[in-house]
Amino acid sequence: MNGFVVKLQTMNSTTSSANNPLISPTTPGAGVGGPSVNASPTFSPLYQQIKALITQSLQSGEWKPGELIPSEMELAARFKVSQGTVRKAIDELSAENLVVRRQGKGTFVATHHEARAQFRFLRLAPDEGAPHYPENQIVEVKRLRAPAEVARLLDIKSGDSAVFIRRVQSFSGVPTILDDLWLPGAIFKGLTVERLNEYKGPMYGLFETEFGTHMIRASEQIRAVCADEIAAQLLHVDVGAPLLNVERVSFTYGDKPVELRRGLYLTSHHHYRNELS
Amino acid sequence: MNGFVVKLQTMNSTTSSANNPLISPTTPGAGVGGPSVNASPTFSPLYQQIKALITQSLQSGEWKPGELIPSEMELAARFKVSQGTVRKAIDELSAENLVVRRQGKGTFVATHHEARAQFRFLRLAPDEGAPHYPENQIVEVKRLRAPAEVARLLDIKSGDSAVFIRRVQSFSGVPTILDDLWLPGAIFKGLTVERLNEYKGPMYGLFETEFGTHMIRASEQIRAVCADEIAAQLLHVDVGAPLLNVERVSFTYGDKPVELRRGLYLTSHHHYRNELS
DNA sequence: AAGTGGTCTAGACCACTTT
DNA sequence: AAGTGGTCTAGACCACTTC
Repeated sequence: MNGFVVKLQTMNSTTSSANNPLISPTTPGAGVGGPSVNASPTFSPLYQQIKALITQSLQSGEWKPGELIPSEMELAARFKVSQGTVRKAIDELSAENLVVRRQGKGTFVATHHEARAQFRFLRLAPDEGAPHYPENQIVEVKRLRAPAEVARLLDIKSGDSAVFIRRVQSFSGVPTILDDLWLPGAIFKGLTVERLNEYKGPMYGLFETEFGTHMIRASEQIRAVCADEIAAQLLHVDVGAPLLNVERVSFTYGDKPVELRRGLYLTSHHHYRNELS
Repeated sequence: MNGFVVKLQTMNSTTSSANNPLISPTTPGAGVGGPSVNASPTFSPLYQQIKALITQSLQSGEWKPGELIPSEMELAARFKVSQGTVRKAIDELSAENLVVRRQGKGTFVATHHEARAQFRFLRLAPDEGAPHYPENQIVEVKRLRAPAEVARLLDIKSGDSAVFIRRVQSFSGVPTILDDLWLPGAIFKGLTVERLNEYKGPMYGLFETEFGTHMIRASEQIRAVCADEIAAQLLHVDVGAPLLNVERVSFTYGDKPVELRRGLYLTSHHHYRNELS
């Protein structure tokens, strides 16, 4: 009943007829994004404000991954803007892979439980034949205090609880990827070797379903390194063999970093694919 | 004077009033893309057809890199569609980096002679400090008959003329990138060591200006390898040192492959950056 | 003041899916 | 038949650039 009202800044509010767009009181969004005066400092177009509001609903869990969000007409009514403005907001969210449109059915929250999303974060492909998903084998899971560097990148305090995971992924039984992961312990409570091993499919699917954390983007740095003893043993190669070293920081809604990953890829029969465009 | 007329297929042509969109006879485009009957096989929306026509004008050189293309209103008149339809076509071309919009000024053909495009095809960044452009040193330029594999990837005939270039790029005087390039000889006539060495700035800028070939996208495959004698000597590392092996095929308008490149990157103090989204 | 791209609206119809 | 997203149009106004 604390029906706060947030006034959206608009371009033609001074002239058009029935234009005083308000957010309906049911909207959870508290901060639309700044001062929000109609003048022009910190001006942002209406559809960007709508986009921010939709993103907030995604972040708050009002609509969960895989679920249908309200139709464009409903959202237009809710936000008191035209359907075209909502459409443009959703256009961008769709381009950023936060939602998926399906003609005739509606717009769905993106999920990592879909064929189309499987290879967005797995860029290693076989030199011959079609890409396919590797088998997972968890080597170990530990709870530790976050080292300074890990804490810095995960935006938590040094010494805070953290989860460390080591796993090996194999293609057709051949060990090819050795991953070391760091996760914030506060979010990933109750993550065990058993749970990870019994889960089939991409780990980000499990993170999303079990821990309410949906990864929306990641930033990677790639180098060539030599295999150390540990990598050599787990990937069945000689010490000193060349490996691709892929360091990743993954982000969830609100560009919050929630995963740190160091992957060592054996690239004798696979390659990291990348499209420059 | 062979003024052919190409009929665009449209969605509401059966009902709307003044709707029989035609391409003006001056349009160079011969094949809009298939049978083009209004029924529904091979249906494509109007804005996609407009986009294809604009792309053809880019490809034909009617508008060259860096130049201003006609305004949305002019294009709408030329193609006999609404401004909104032209806008949607240009929206996609802009998203694909074929053109660049500048509010108040117009829409320009994308060029590699711009700060904003400099790092689109150069993904190696220093571990510390801001990205910057390396110095070029051409090691050799040769004209050869294309080997079978090169010919296959460049979509030319085995034995056709080809240009081979080897160069070393350095950051602050430190050799870091060894590139071997293959180009179709038919396109890159008159390319010499001198011309390449005297040209300052990205090679794709020179290709665009001197050979009318603008790169629009590229596909890369990345592996970790060990330095051989040649690489070791040119990059000042030991034989066997781990290097990033980046194989690239670059495409110009019409997705025509026009460059093959094998880069060896020294990643001791640099990394290949990649955003997953 | 005029021209450009950018935003916003409103209405019509199409293609697709479900009931 | 009804509802969804997708396309197309038309008109108004805003922000920016140039004259």
